[in-house]
Amino acid sequence: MLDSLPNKLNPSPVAHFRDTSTPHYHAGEISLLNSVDCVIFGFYGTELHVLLHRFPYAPFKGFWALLGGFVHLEESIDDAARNTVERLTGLDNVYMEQVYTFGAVYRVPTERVITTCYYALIEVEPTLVKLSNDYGATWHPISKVGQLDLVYDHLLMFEKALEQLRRKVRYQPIGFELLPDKFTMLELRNLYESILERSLDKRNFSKKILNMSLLQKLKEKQKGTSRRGAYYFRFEEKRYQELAAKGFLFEI
Amino acid sequence: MLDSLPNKLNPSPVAHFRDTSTPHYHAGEISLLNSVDCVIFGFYGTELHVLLHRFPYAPFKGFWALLGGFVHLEESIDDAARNTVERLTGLDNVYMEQVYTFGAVYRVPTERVITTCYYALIEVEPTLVKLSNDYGATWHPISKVGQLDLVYDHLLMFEKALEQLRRKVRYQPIGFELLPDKFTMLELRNLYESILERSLDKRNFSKKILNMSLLQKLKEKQKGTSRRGAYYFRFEEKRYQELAAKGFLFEI
DNA sequence: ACAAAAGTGTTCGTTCTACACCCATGC
DNA sequence: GCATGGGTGTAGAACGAACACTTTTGT
Repeated sequence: MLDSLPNKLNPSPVAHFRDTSTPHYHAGEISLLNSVDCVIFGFYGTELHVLLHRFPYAPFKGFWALLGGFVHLEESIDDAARNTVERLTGLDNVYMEQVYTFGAVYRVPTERVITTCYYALIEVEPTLVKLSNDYGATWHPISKVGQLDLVYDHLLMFEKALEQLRRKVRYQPIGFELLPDKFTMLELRNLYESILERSLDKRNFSKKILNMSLLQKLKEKQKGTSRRGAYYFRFEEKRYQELAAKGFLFEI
Repeated sequence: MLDSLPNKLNPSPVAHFRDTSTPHYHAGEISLLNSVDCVIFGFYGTELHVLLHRFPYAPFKGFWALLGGFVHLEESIDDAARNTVERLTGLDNVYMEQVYTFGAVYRVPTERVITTCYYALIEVEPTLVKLSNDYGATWHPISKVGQLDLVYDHLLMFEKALEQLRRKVRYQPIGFELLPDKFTMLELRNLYESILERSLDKRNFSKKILNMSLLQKLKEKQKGTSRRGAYYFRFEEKRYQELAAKGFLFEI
């Protein structure tokens, strides 16, 4: 999310004005519509899900679609993506990443639109109800998305986002963004199994994760799911930052 | 380069028209300028280089800049990038990849421009002269780019492109795009050393590469550089495709 | 006491790393 | 015949993959 960093590239608008009196090299160039679409990932049960809504406009009314919006003049594309997620989930401070920009001429038949795709990783529980009710947005397991009718090139976007997530989750500890603060080793493993689409050995997985010493084992056990109860763990972001600064590389 | 594939998302313009008579959901949205910038990589000597030119327009006249251009109405962003490279190097069929889209509001002070960055991998020799002469574009070793004054956020673009190349070169055989058809093991190793910014063991490297059986060892030896002369190798794209289809994964 | 999930170690094979000497050739 | 870069193998360490039994506890 480079756009959002408070640096010299993106200062407060107040400090700037557009000099429209001088002719510039970009004078006479054509302008196009720009939008963002967000692949919002959430994990529950044992599978990764994605949030879709029914597209409300003809001629694709009723098709499934990613959540998106147009980019406004005084809004960075990162902010446009962030606002889309916030508007539809009520969540801010969501982990987001830009995926790819789709710019084929006729990808949207009715207008030339260039769309930048982002993915977002959110923790599902607290927002699930609000979402479904307020906006008719629903969660779909990633394994089923291929069978849905998606608008435009949204299936491509979904695939590219998933591919990028799948790659990144292996060398950055971003999987934890999808889990609650406290989680069991089984939940964590299920998450990775769903994203990577392969089963992982229980013993090898927990050995590998615990060896990194990024997780704090809590005293508390999970109740209800089993007689014995599984210990909760917490991801220690601060610890990761320290280790990363010393050259530690996360890897699954 | 998804845009360029001849698929249903990007059919011939003739088959389409924009229906401007019906009001659409995107009516009333604001349009923005879109451009592409290309990080053109080339390898010679023992280092990876990048092609830059002197920006000719005030107020950044004389700063170094990536090669770029605006996106036109009937041109995909992939084509815009491809055309930029072709216009300035005379090369088509160049390996290109989209890197990232930069969309901060004031990144270009004089106008709101959204720019998608691509990188291109080209074989330097045959074009080197033409380029330098015709357009005042010059090659800079990647280790020196940080010391140059680049226009706008072009340094960021360069860094992100290099980062993406560095990652991708490890799991896809794209390094060969930067080399001539015939190359020695030393040249190949120098290439990887320059991209990955670390030295690689001569024996281990050639073992690893040759084990993949992607290279054909030619009878011909390099002349002039040493008494003995090093054997030339050729990358067998077809062989790679076959192996990849069977699940083979390239990895350095 | 038993059912159900949690937790835990070892062995083996593969891969990675480090390292040094002889070879072929042009001069 | 000698100087120069080219080419090659082995041993030890680290890592990844496969695999099964005991523990805990609610009913």
